[in-house]
Amino acid sequence: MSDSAALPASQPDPAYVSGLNPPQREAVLTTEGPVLVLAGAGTGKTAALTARLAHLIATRRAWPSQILAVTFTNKAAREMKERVSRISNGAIEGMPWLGTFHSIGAKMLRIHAELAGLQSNFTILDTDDQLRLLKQLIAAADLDEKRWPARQLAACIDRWKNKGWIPADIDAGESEAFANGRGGELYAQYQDRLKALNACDFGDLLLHMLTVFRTHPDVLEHYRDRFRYILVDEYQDTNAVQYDWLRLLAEPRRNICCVGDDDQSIYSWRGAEVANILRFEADFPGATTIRLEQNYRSTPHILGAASGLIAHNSGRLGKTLWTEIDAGDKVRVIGVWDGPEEARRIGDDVESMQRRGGSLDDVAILVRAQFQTREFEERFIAIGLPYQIVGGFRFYERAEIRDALAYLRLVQSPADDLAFERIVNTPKRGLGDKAVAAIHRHARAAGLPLLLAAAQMLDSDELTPQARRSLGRFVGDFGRWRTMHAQNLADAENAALQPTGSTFDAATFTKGRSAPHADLARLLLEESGYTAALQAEKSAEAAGRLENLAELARAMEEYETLSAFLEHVSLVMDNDAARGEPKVTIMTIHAAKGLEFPVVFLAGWEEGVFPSQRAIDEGGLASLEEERRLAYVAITRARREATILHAANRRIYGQWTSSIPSRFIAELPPEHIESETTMTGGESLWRAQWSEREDPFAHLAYGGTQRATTRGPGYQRAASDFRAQLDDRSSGARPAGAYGSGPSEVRASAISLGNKGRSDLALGQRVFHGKFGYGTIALIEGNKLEIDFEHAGRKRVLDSFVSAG
DNA sequence: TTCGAAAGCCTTTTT
DNA sequence: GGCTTTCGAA
Repeated sequence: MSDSAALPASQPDPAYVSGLNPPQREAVLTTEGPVLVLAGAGTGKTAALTARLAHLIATRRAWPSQILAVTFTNKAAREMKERVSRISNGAIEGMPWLGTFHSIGAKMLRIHAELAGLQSNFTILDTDDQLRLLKQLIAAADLDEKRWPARQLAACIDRWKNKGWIPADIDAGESEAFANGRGGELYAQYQDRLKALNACDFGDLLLHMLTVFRTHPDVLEHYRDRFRYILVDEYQDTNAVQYDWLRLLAEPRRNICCVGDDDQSIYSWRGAEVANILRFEADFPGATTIRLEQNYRSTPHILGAASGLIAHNSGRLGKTLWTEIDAGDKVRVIGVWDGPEEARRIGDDVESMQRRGGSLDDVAILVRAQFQTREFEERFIAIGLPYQIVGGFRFYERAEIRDALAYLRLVQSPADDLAFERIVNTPKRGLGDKAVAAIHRHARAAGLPLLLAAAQMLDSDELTPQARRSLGRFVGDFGRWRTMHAQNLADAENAALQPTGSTFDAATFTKGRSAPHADLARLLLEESGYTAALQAEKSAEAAGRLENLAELARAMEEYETLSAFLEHVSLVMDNDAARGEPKVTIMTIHAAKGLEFPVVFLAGWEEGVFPSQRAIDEGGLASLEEERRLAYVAITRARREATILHAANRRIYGQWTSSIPSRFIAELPPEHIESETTMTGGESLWRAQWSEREDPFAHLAYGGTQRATTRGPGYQRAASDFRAQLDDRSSGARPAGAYGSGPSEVRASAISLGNKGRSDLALGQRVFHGKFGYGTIALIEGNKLEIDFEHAGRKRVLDSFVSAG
């Protein structure tokens, strides 16, 4: 624990620093005082961080439980845990305070809940619940919900919470942000409601603890004393609450080590303040700043392209990445005609790489926004290329999962009114608005939670006999399930021969004993009629939902108790897809942060897409620079190959829009890229546009690419539609760029004219579709079919696009 | 109350 | 263009 523990240079290195370069080593060995590690992309940040943790523990500077280590994502936390365990050969087991800001906040808040006006078993609301609650408040405040949507209020409150403001901190000016100055008032009401529901939202996990620290010095003292060392990952992404929280905890020892990269700050929209990292040295005078600049990930061309791009930003701390790798191709920049061609081109490239022996697991397609994934999904289904889409709809956000969770929440805490509202009529049991309104009325009058109020009402005649019978069953069911749940808890207590440790983390899964709460979930879904309702639906989606529910019950078995599981669900929203057959990964750039892939495709580099229209219109230079950082993150994900694509035409909300290549492409140093286009005119055209034009908005008058300027939008639309039809027909077997070259293919017009169905198709028949693969006909309407596809779900298609399978 | 059709919204990005 | 929400009819 004393200074003498610092390693003299002559001593043999411990194993955990042996593979590290000098700055990395410094980051590990500089244990005392504030340290800022500026870690460029791919510079072995995690290796250094993990070694630092191992070092602190191995040299007895701290026990694992005396180190606070925060990350932003569950994935990062998990990885760090695994690596620390590996690096120490399993010697370091629990790091109880290693986790995301939110999970650590939740853990503390459970301990000190009463200081924040909650009970320790409070529920963490999901976005749905939150919106439902806000809607009610807006309605109660006599505001027009159309003019003042709940989402907007949610965004305001979120912003305030990110800044660390409680309702009392909202001044009149801020309050203006919603409903002509009633924002503050509604925020206060919202917090009151949350307290009454014994619930909190995501922002509260941190804000409540911050308030507790400020108002209860003894609590703060306790944690200051406990945490001898603090480690913060992705420091550039911290927001004001997180910053205040950290600063309070870091005093007076100031053994705080923040790791980050100002060039990778891409979450300002979520309240992150790059300023936090920029002013670290001012905040902690005497801080040691260490730069990790040797890149182990990418080839020089990839690195050169990324560095050249990010150099266009101002206000950087500045780093010079370098690499010893000396081989590698230039970054390819490919211009294509439209979105479908972009997908086709990438698909072709991936397939040819696969033929040369490459693995699909090595490939990632990164996009700016979620909607871009669709194009690839469709194409890859058509050519049978295995893929996974990361992000987007997460498992726990699906409606059926949320419904099931609401049932479980209500079993666990009958006071969970939001859960009650969600499922009281799901599946349909004849308890509509009228019945629910009556229950509400009664509950408010009696001061009871909805479920209990409902139970009381069974003896009254406030409801129609029909509703009463239905509600009686509902309440009775819950009574039964609660008894079973209580029994399970009692059994667990008796079975526990020795006291278990923290139940906070994924508890150890006891083999051979099926978890009673998982069985309860299965039973409950069965008895509530939920599964029956899905089975009755008989659609492809319903089948998928049933599978999801089965998966949910299976997942529950890995947790010791129902409440441990529910905690996991609210906080750990990411679900790692099980590794199966090799597949291409499609995801947003944000989701890709911290990951790397040998082969990366960067799609949709067009003005309006990337940088996004929003960033161009609002936010000015700051958001444009954030987009540029995003581009930097995107390129630096690639290890071996990076390909950037841009399309001249793209359909956005069903509108064909023509666009010019992203300004970011023009900012790439020419010596690191090689360009290719499937259109005439080529690269020189748009490069000239960006470099020679003075008015940055002049392109608006140009109307897009060379081709597009010569024909009106009508032509473009017609041409695109025509091509789309051809694509459907021939499933893109033609070489890219060979549009409309075969006049023999022109049969398209017949499709929209004739409305007589084909005579060779029948219900239930198995057919093949060029885009969606195999499926069975579920419905025939003239020449339109509804088909349940084996992989793509149910789609409506024209019969001329299918053949008998 | 429920179901269907029409209208309206949307596309950043997430713990 | 597709999805969710809302409104009106059975």
